[in-house]
Amino acid sequence: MTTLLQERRPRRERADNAARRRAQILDATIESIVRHGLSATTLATVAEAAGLSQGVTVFYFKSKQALLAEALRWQYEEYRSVWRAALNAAPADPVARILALVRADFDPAVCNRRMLTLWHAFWGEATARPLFAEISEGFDRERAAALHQQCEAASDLLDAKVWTPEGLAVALDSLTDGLWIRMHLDPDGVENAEAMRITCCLVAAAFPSRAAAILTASA
Amino acid sequence: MTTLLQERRPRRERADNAARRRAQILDATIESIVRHGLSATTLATVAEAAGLSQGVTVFYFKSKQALLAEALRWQYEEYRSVWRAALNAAPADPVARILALVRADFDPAVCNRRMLTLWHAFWGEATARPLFAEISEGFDRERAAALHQQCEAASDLLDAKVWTPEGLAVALDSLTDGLWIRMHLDPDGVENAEAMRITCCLVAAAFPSRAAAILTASA
DNA sequence: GTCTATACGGTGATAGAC
DNA sequence: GTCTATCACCGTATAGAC
Repeated sequence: MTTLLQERRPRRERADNAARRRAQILDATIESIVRHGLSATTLATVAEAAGLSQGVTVFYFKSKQALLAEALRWQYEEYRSVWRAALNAAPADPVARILALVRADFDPAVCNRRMLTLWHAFWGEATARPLFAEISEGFDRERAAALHQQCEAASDLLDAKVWTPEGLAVALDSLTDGLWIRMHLDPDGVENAEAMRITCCLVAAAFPSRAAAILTASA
Repeated sequence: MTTLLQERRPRRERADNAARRRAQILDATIESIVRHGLSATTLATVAEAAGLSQGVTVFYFKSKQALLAEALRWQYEEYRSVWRAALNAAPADPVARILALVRADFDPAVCNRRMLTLWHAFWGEATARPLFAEISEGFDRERAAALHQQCEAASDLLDAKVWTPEGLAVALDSLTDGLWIRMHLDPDGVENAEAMRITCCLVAAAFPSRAAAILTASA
């Protein structure tokens, strides 16, 4: 009887429902990791956060490991959409694009307690769970390539005595990650705007002819 | 009878034995975290790595939580002894001292797979376990203060259009942490020497009058 | 001090009702 | 699809022998 009703519902609607449920459960997973940590996150804590039963989370994700991997991908996709949008919205000037990527990294949509906690939770288990490392590496590489491309495009403005385009790209990527660690371990230590300002100092140092404009824009 | 024998042994020897056992167990704890991750590390995996029984690890550390906290402190103390030694061995010149601190961060004694894995394992659980956050914050603050002090001492050499001493100190600390993340997530991506070289680019950019010397020393 | 044995609760995953 | 009930297992911590 119920089966018949479901068959009669349009396929689209069923798919949407499934997508909504998956999103709801992934959200609850993230919520649980933030609250209890990755090691104390269980199917029970996820189900509770979702307001659903334990059985249904397994129904949609098959195993806990798969659920966690999907949550990581989900978070990376959100991050990716932010930096891609920033890149597309920026002017064609490569230095402006570099600044746009930097700004995106400290956008409260991406750089907040919830996300910082989640990144570090997964990164902390990356060695022990190759699947996590694999997911991270793929997304990280993509973002690093985008930044590297802009650094190459701006290489004529670079202080060549000190920097290479690759070196600057790695330094910028690492500096923002390092500031994320700081903000994660001591949330009251560095504000988003302050982190942004510090990163801009590096950009200004690398592009001396643009230093003044970069620094006033970030202040 | 055995009690009598123990009473007769000098107190020093008993204390030494206890210290050795504790070290042995802490070492095994770290070994287990590196192998299996923090969330899969149990009293059983620690006991197995130590070649001891599960009961004895509880005997020395009372609880699993206390054991993990001690392991974290143990690692931080090792790190601290390395950077303090580097600082003491460096010449009085503040730029040389900054470089010494940077070099210490990429010393294979400190920056290797084992340690990187361990740092990130604990940092990943820091939000959920305030004790871990507290331990990290204390040691991190100490190290940050040492670096900041040298940046202040070198402030007359600083490119003041771009940097403040505080800003540079945070940037340097964050950059090295960020390079640690990179090396952790993709161990084949950046070598220790390469990470050192990149960090030196930042130091060189901040102290223009010393740039040439800094860069040739790091190459 | 070190071991083995065990109590007790929680965990991931499955089965089957609705 | 979603739930509840259940299983076999594993986790921490304790007790008590030696």
